[in-house]
Amino acid sequence: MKQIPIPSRRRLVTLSQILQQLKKNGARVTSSEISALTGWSDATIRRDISLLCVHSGRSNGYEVAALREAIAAALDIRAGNGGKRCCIVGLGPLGSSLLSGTAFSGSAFSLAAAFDTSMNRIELLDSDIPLYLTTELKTVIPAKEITLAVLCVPDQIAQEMADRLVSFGIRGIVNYTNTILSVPDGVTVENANVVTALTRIVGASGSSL
Amino acid sequence: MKQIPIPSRRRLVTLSQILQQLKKNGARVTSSEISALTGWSDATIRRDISLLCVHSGRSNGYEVAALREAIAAALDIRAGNGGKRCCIVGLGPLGSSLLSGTAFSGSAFSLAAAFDTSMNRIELLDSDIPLYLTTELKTVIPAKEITLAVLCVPDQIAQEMADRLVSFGIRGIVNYTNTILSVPDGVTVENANVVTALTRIVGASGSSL
DNA sequence: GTCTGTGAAGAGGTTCACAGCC
DNA sequence: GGCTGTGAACCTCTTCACAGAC
Repeated sequence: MKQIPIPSRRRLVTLSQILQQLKKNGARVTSSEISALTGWSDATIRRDISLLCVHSGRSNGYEVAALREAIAAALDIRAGNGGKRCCIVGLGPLGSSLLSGTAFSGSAFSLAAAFDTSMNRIELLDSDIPLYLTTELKTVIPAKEITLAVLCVPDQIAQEMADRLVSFGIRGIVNYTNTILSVPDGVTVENANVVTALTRIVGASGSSL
Repeated sequence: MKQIPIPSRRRLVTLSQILQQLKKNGARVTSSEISALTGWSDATIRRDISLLCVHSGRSNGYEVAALREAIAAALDIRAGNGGKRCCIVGLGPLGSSLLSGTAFSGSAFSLAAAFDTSMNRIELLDSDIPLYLTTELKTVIPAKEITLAVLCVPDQIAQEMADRLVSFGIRGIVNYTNTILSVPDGVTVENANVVTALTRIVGASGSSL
């Protein structure tokens, strides 16, 4: 398959989400409409979409549902099969807030397990998701073919836990801790904690907010 | 001041965090050590640092503390004055998990207020941070000179709430909802919810995790 | 010798501008 | 008229490679 540049991939991910929340599912959407919504130039949007090799939109805008499907197919983020399996590691207030609620519903991911070091905490939580002690990471991750983890442990043990996760087969980590993780090639980390997000906002914009 | 490219800014933000967690505070660090930790090329690291115009590291590596200070100064993310003021909007499980705990401690940001629509919820929460009804956004945000918000409300009201926040003076939003927000020029959004983060991992890497 | 700092070359992404289609 | 798709130009960021500092 054609190689899609990473900036384009990221925009397409966002675009896919935007198309989902556009309530006009039967209708069509044009590159300039998307441009108004996102701030990206219309040329960039057309280029991104053309990389998908669908050509469904000649002179008439893109059909919303078809475009969404094409993006999902190209980026391998279709919701089929219950989606890619992931797990939560660390069930403090933040971790357990992702257990309940609708954090994963309707997405291309399914929550297959959650882990904590404390049996106490596990017994207190009431959840549809199976909960385990972290001692069971080694068996549960391969058994359930989990490849993605959401890390919500205390900062001090974040690197150590990341190392363990990687050694058991995890290939992608959403990092909600304040620790910058060091991982081998082939493993992807996405930092999503508040301070990092805030710092990116301030650091990215010309500053002085 | 010289213009620092956005990719460099983002790396410098991360680098600053890495330097903080390097326990050798008096010591020096070289570009190749940083390269090993991050995976970025040593040339890129030297170029990034040279954009700061400090030149403190001729032939001997960089002094850790000085480098950290230089990055913080250039990106305007120094912790001084208690840091930039931000607020949490929406005190469900996720929002309230950021209230307690150490989410902001030691960062360049301070939590100046938190908001929810439900007086019930506000009264139940025990927090050092002042809590308000969202009807008070209009007065509290300008009064406390808050420029950053962490959005944790239900998806359905996220856009509407973002519009209100922007109109009251918020210039940066950390978005923990699953809604892609549309904001005017000059306002920065950083999406940090689980599904977006997971999708980025899958979409960014060559796929098939 | 080791390391930084930086012109110059190279790679990668974005935008322009227009042909082609409806 | 309005819209997509795309070669070509443009621009931005990265890497090379080496002079200069220690």
